[in-house]
Amino acid sequence: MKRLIIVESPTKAKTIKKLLGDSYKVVASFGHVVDLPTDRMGVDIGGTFDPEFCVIKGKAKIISELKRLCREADEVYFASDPDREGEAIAWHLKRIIGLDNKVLRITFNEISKEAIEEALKKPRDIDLNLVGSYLARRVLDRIFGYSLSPLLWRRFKSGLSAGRVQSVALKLICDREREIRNFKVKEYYRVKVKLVDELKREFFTYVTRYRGKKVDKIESEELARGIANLIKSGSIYLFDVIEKLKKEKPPPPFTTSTLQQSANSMLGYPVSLTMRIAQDLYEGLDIPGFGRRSLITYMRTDSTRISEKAAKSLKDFVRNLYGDEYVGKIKPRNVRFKNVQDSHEAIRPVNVFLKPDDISGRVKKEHWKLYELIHRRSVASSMSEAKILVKTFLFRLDPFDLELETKRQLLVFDGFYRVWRTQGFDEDLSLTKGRKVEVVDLEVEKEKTEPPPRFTEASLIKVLDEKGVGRPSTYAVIISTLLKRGYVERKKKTLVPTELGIRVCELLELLFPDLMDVKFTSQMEEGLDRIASGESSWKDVVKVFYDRFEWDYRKAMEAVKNNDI
DNA sequence: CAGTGAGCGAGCTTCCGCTTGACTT
Repeated sequence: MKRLIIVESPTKAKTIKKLLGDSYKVVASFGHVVDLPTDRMGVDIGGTFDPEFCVIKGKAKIISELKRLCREADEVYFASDPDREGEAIAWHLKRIIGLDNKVLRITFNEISKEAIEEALKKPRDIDLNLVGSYLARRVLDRIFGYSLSPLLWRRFKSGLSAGRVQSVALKLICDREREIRNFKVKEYYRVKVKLVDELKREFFTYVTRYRGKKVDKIESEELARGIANLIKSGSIYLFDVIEKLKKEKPPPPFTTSTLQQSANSMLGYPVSLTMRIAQDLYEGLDIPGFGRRSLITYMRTDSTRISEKAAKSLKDFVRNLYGDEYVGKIKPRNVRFKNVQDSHEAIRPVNVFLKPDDISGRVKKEHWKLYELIHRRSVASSMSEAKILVKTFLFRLDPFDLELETKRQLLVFDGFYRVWRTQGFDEDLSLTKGRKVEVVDLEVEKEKTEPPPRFTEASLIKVLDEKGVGRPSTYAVIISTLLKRGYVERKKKTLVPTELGIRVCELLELLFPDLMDVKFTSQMEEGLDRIASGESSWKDVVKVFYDRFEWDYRKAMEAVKNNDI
């Protein structure tokens, strides 16, 4: 009995092969093998909406090889990812290979011997509802992209592009730029007082209230100076100390988006570099003394889930290194329940016990740094909560009705902060309630309100991820598209819209306000969910969205042709 | 007669999402 398993990725194939031994042949399709044609719409717009699928350039060889292997096999299992695109890949393969009788679909959320064997026991048919949701997604993206882009060629210049994802990303950047440009800088004053505690340590406080009113940001310089003068003629005493115990939860393990964010802000890696290195770590490196090793799990994921086995290893690791009290109490509660398609685990080390120190100097510095980051984050995610005591010291000024305040964040128990420190903490102050405090220095500070910051690659991806726009495999591509089209430029670490970017964005906002709203994708996702659950047919959903679009589009094309806009 | 230049027409660009190598810089 010859049995064949087809998956998307050659690395996944290799792993499964190792787990199952010789009884199965495991091969990869290298992602999608068919898609809409690139040189034309390829969709029967306004009619049946039937898509025209073609073999993707360069994939013909893979297909013929798969066909050959399928012919030789008695049973064929499609084991692509358990999500929308995975189901679509299986569906396309089945159609193109054309061997209906012996084709079976299996899915598993974890690449382990048990999970795969379990899946092999209960193969199912291809889920046509899920495939329908893919078809709707694919067709709508094509219609929007291949209609809007030519509009821009006509209005601006050849080669430009627009689409559901990239145009929303562009709008986020342009909106922020507008906010910055329209920002009215406000000046204000603060009265800053340097005091000394009972151990002669200096610290700052700010005046917060005067005659029952908040005065932490004072508009008039005179008032600020007046308050400062009061302090000169009065005496400050500690009125009260308010204590609040705060528990800080550890961060979840990395997803693609959070890895890109952390690597960008902490290591300074552009998103594209992070993905290239992560791919290397995933596929495996030759490490002197260790042989060829895959260091991390799959790097394109939006799940924070971790396999039970890995979770146990992480806890053992923490217990060995830091002791029981550092082990996280709760099970992985960091799972996000939105439209998580949850086909892959979070990004974590394959083996936590392979410490970054062990491979230091044996892999490239860039690779080492990213592995260290992933390792540390995974360890932190399974550690205990930190406990922070927030102490608010309230001072008063005798004999005036004036209040000063200073806050101290004291680390009571570091917990996960032991390995994942994102903020600093303070030392306690030695002060006694009711006792007078000596003033060392007094200052009226002039401050300015700051406009919001420009997006960095990291902060843009954070927003896109939160809004559900784009997928892990496309975050990096979105940014490079905006750069390639000349819509956006890199300045230092930030993304700044160009004149062209702003004009394109304004035109699209004017003509297609629906599409340019970040809510559009989530509305579309709702429609896709209805298809997946069998409530709607994919063509009905496409029709609804298309009709909405078509009306705007006709008007828009007319206006652009007549040079009205 | 050969070279130049204006003017015209044809052909191309483009989406999002899944995956690696095979290219060049």
